Amino acid sequence: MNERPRSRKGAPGIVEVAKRAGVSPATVSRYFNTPSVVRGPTQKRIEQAASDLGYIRDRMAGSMHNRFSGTIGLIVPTIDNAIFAEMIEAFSTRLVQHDRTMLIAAHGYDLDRETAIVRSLLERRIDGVALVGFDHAQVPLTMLSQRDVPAISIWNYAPNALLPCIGADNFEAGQLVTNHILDLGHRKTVFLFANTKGNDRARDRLEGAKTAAKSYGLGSDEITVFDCSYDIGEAKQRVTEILKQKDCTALICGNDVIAHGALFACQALGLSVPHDVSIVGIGDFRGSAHMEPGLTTVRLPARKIGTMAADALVDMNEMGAAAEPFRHKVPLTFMDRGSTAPPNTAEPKRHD
Amino acid sequence: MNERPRSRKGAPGIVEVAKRAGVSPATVSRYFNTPSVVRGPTQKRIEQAASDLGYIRDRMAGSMHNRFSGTIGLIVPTIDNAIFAEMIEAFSTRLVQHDRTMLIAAHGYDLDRETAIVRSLLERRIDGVALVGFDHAQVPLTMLSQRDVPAISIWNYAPNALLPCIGADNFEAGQLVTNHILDLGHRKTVFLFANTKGNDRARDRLEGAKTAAKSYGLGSDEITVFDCSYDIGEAKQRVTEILKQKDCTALICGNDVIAHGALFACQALGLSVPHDVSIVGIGDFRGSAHMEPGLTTVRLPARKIGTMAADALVDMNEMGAAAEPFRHKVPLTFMDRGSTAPPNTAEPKRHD
DNA sequence: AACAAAAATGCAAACGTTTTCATTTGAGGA
DNA sequence: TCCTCAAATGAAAACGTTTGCATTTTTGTT
Repeated sequence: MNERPRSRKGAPGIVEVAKRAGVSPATVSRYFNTPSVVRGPTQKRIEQAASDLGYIRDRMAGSMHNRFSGTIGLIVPTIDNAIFAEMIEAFSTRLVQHDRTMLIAAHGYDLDRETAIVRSLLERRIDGVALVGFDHAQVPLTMLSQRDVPAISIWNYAPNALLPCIGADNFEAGQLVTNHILDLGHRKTVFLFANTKGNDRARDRLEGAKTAAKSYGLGSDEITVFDCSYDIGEAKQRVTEILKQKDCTALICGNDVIAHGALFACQALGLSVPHDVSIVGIGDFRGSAHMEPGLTTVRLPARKIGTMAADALVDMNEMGAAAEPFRHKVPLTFMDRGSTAPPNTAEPKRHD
Repeated sequence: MNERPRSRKGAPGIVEVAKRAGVSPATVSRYFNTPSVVRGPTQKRIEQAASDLGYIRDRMAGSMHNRFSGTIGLIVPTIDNAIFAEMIEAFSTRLVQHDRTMLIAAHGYDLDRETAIVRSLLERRIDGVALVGFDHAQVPLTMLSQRDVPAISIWNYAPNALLPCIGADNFEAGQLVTNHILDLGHRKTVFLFANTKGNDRARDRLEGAKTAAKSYGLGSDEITVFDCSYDIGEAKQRVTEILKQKDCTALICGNDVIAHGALFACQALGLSVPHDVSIVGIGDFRGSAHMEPGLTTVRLPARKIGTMAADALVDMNEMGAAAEPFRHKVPLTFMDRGSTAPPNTAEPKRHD
């Protein structure tokens, strides 16, 4: 009984609406794009017909003419990550406010996968894309610029960045926390950073930290850096080993996740933070403020970055070539909380 | 004078590729869709031409015929949330493996916004959509089914669910943790749950917890439930107040975030966990295992849910009406860690 | 070598909109 | 009322693919 219309499904198109409203398809199209150009009574009839039929416009068909698809891409190393989740949420929310939708994909710090993703997004005709960080292969960048698809770097800031960027100065972040620790008088410190390969954030932070350390007169041989993956459990494990072998009073962590792990490691070893060991992180993730003790860290305004990025991309679409190139540096805030203190003059407790 | 080009700058289309390869556009199209139907030498030429020109196919134009767009939607209450982030990542990753992309949006527990989002996704011709939970307005569900767009519920399981579902039994989760606490001998317990309005997960868990409590003979008046938002800081604050006023030996938390806050509150008050207070959560988020003490909780296999959901949706596309309806219940694992112990017989320390 | 069957390719008509250009309608001035 | 001009609408040609059908090429058989 359910006769199959020649159109694939029962979904009514613009022409059915037009028929029912007694106008031409062109007018219906205009009504949805620029309501003001159709007369009041006509509007009413179209509106009525559309809602009777449950019409939903097909933006894909529309984008074949429009140049714009209303979809904007976001490429992140990983979604499952407290740092980025806040930014992603803000980005997405702002996009919805601009009547755009977000296409997101994660590459897991693999530049080849990133290239594949960019291609895939381009196949879907994205109107713009935000890429996390500065480390990118040349190919995807070329594909984007050839097609005039606006692309921006987010999360990082650099005055000479290739793409327009919105982000924080990670070098400065590294300096900030290191200065704090050294100002407190610590000299026996350990640096724990994520693998810097294909991760320019970690690299810049570490550079900043090293630079700060050197400016305090520490020799290269006094700066001990450990690699540590982005995982609380592994960080905890790592720090536990380090603390057993090495005599140190402060842990400078490349990000808050590592710092969380470090804090738990200390607690497990019965070391008091900050009495026996001071810990700093970078990021100020959800939760860092409320741990016991609160984590001293540097706040990266993740939501702000996401919101600004969404605005910027939409703006670049609307302005076209007239959009000014930009490089926005978002401010870092040092959050001095309970996990740092001057070094304990007495010997730290041993834990054997 | 500011003429915007209507088509993408210089972007070569299938016909340019065809011309260069000396074949018809139809053959090029076939090459990209079903390489096996074009002969070896022809393949080579097309491949060459495409790469010379930097051709990127326009899947939007393709989807006008295809019925499928290769895009699948995921609608979550919020992205910025440890629980969902893992699932989202897994969902997205699996989709990429199926050569699909993910369109994601968050509604912030607002059903009207969810409706708007479904409409917006439908305008983009999604091939299917996964919705978190069972609480949905009727309108979006109707829109989806009218258009034969597969929709599934994820995260929750119920034997009589309206949509096919993949998820855990939250009632059972609530029971599990409550039983554990009561088995240990606790009777002075407090329940801390997220607001159950528009959040069927929280509702089911709380029901499960209450049911378990009653089966241990606790009267309704002995079951104290506090509302607590999904935020470490607020939970910490809340628990601090509660612990000051109420005499209790165990905190049953509706999710791990609340449990984290509770743990920090205890630490701040100088109460020992689990010696003075036992704490359980639900979820087993990243990090819960590595805190000090490790959090006793129930593991929800978030990644598994994400992966299964992606598979299911793709399958429903490929099978069409032939796909069997399903209701998958993913297993819960009770994780017994350090945050729970039998109640301390001595009076808990006071903290004034 | 010739022929039938199968495989590969080409042609042209969709797909559901937007948009240009032409036409009709309506408003305002005489 | 008639006429002019602007505003509203309609007709039809795109947009970049896919696909049914027709045609050509290849392959396998005798």
